[in-house]
Amino acid sequence: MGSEGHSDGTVGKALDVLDMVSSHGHPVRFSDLLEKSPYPKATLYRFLQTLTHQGMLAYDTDRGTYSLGVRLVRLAHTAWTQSSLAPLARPFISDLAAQTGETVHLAQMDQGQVLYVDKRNAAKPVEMFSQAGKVGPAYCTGVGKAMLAFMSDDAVEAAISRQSFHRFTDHTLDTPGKLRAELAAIRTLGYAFDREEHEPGIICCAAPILARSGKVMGALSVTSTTARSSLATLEAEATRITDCATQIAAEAENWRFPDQN
Amino acid sequence: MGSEGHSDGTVGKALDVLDMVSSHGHPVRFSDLLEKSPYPKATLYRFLQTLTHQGMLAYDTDRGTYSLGVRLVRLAHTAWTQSSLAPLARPFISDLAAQTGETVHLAQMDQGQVLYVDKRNAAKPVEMFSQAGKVGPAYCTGVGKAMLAFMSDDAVEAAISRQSFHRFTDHTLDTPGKLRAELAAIRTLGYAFDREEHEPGIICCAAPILARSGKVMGALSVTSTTARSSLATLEAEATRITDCATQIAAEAENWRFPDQN
DNA sequence: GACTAAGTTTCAAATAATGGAACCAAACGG
DNA sequence: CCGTTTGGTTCCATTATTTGAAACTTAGTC
Repeated sequence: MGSEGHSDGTVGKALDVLDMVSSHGHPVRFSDLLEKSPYPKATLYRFLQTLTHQGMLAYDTDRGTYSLGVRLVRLAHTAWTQSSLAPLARPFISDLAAQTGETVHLAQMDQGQVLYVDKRNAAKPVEMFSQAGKVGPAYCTGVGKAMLAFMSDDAVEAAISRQSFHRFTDHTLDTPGKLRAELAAIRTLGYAFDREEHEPGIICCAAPILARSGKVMGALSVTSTTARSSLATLEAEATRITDCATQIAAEAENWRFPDQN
Repeated sequence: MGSEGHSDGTVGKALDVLDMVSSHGHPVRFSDLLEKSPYPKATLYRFLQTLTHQGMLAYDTDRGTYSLGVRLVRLAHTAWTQSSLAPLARPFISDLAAQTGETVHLAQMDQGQVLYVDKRNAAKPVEMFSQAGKVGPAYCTGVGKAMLAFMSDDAVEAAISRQSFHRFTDHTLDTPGKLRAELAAIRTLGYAFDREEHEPGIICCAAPILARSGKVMGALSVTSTTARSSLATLEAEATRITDCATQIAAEAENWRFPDQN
């Protein structure tokens, strides 16, 4: 059990609790958490107290339920601004969405999952947090595979071990083996497809955003449907997409803070 | 003044560090943090390690700088969804923006500050995290005063003690006394104005969102400029604004989770 | 090559976390 | 109406973790 259990110290445990609350998806009572938690009553209780007192959790006195606190929203604003590609990539994403007339996603890797940090829809107006902050599987999304393909072997293996390999559709790459083969192909090609691997009818073409050092900073994708488009049509845009990724990478390289201070 | 100093345990301290990083507004080096921190070198170092390992901070190996990690963005998404009024209030906010043709803000109170959780601009499209998650002063914004006016005496005093009372404009209420008087007036009136107290030329009319129990859940405001509108014009919309607040409150009261599980 | 600044590791002492058990309160059942 | 269960909170002696001064290691300067 030593393999993964090393939640570093008290702080790690407290953050675990935060995740536990988060994963429920709705306000939870103390006892619900207690069942799922590895901690004894008193310990869990104190964690919840502390986190609530700190504003990381919100406690509804009437119903006796915990949910994630708004302090997180405030912190996330800063996180999004200063350590995601989103603010910097914004104009490029907008252009790409306008040019292709399709939805564009910007994502980064977080704990083996794909974390969407921005989204631009040519037609509809943007939906706020309901989009940024969402997570998705890495092994069956265009952006996920694009990032994995250019990560270090160690990082890839670590990520693979965290995938569920759930078979969402008939096209889902549902084994580490198939995924590794696909990643090799992507590495040579330079961009990735989602061939209805996550949702039937949904396809996309994605490119990694790479720092000069080769480090994967994120990925972006142009998404469409089989009804409206096709893989061939999307591939025609591949250069545009990879170019966009390159531009963002360049911008990131320059910007990384102009020595404020 | 011991009233506030007790950062609860190790977890509290670690979260302090998170705030410290956040407050810099740009990636920081270890030594910059060390200066500002009350913790000795080794202690701070371990906190940073832990937080980084946990994904709450991101460490840039090249530059040796820390910034807030993307894990926060993911958590915030859940927080926003499940414990802010935003998702639920969305349609009402949109309507209000359309009806008034002005910018509408939705805010909640967080640690004595105003935290904006949504924004709707009749004209321009929404900007994601760049808007939600922003914070502002409570004592000189419409939403801030609207919320304070209906909070318990204890909570108000706690909040007041956290205000800076910086004199942004000639109209800023820059003392606790002036603020308290204003709050009393707001309480009788039922809504609040921002009379260019935060920014010259910017005015707004705000209403609190109150639970049936009387608890303040948040506030919303319609903002305009002296060039385009006037306090009198805004006051004409006051009923519309308070009605909107009431509707949101009602909706919140019903919704608070339809017994999922 | 000596000197300095910045970051990292060590380790005994100090402190804070732990969790079994007792306690309390409200809802339940007979 | 009282005994019982369920759900939540507090105690406190034990135990494990955090603490932080100091030693150490780079990496950069003169």
